[in-house]
Amino acid sequence: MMARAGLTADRVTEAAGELADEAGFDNLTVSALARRFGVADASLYSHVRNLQDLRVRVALRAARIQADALTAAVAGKAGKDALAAFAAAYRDFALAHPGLYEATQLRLDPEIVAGCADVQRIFTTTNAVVAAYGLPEPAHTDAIRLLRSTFHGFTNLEARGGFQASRDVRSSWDAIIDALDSALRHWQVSP
Amino acid sequence: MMARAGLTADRVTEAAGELADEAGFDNLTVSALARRFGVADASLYSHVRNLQDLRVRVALRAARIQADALTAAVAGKAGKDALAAFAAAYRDFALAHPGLYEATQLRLDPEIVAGCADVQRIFTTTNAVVAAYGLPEPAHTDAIRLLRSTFHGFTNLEARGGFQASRDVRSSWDAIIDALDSALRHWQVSP
DNA sequence: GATAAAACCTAGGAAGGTTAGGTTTCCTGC
DNA sequence: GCAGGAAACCTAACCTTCCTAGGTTTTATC
Repeated sequence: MMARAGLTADRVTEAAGELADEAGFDNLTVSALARRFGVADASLYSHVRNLQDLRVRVALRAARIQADALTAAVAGKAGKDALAAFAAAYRDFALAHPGLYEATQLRLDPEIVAGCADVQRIFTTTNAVVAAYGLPEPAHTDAIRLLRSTFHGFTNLEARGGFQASRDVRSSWDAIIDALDSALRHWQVSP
Repeated sequence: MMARAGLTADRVTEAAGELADEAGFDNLTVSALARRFGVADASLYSHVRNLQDLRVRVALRAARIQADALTAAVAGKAGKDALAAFAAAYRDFALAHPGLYEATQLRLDPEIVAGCADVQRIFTTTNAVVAAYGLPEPAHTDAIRLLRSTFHGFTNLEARGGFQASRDVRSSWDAIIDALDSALRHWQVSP
């Protein structure tokens, strides 16, 4: 008699992502998610093993969305164009989906990381952007780490309101892209 | 008759910091902290308003320790020397005190931030490091944001095991310092 | 329309956060 | 050296969240 919610693992994960975007990944809770569906807490455990499993599912979903955005942005570009497009897509994703972005920071089982095509796509795309600068190893790896660190740190700081100065955040972001491009072009390859 | 634990707001906060370093800031819990003191949960509420208050206290304590480390490292240095010393102190703090470092990322009330001398010291010290490069505004602010982002992002990624490649993490860190120094020296001041 | 799978439920236990209100220890001033 | 009060600490109780066990209802399939 009661209308069913029509739950499924995917729909639960999708709703969990929306909840995370609205309330923060830390506030993604089984109870809140059940309330959102108008369902008892226990009902969710038919679709998801437990909270940790749910968080991993959201993280993997986030990886897919992020990978799609990044690869689409970089397609057909190289050098600074690719870097700028990558950076824009990265920041846009973090701003549009703060909860999913937090989810991408979840520490995943190395097995899962290795076996997840979306995670690998993110890595491959990042690699391609830096590869255009033609750095030899280990500078290439170091440069990738520089980009990942800066992008991640910036969006993280921005998301938590860490930039209080009056300077427009977007303008700083653009200037930093310029600086990173410069750093990659003039990378000092040590002995 | 029973020996008292001799609790005080400061001792509670200090122990909370140690617990955070051992178990992670997210696992800093009133119950676990009470167990550590051999005391009932409720006893802690005489010294700390609630969990959120405890977390803020740990964050402020972390700010003090970090500020001490950073200012001491930079004292009497300028240019790349100061940058390298700042970076080393930053990373050392994050590695030695992972829980306190996480605490520094807690979103604090802007009033508290403005009124906290230690937080301001961190900002002042960062400012001084960048000031040596003589950049005009707004490049100066952008450069500060670049450094904060990269340091924060790198240590964050390192802490969560984000660097899986075989390249030594410390070497990447050193190379990135070089790259940042180069970026600051050759900052392109746009119209 | 019967049967099986899937969706959903109730009941309940464990753990953490928190409050109310009481008891014990300690310190201070006389 | 001892009252009196402040501070440290307790028990009891309640709420929320995570989670399991086991039962009931809906849906899909033949």
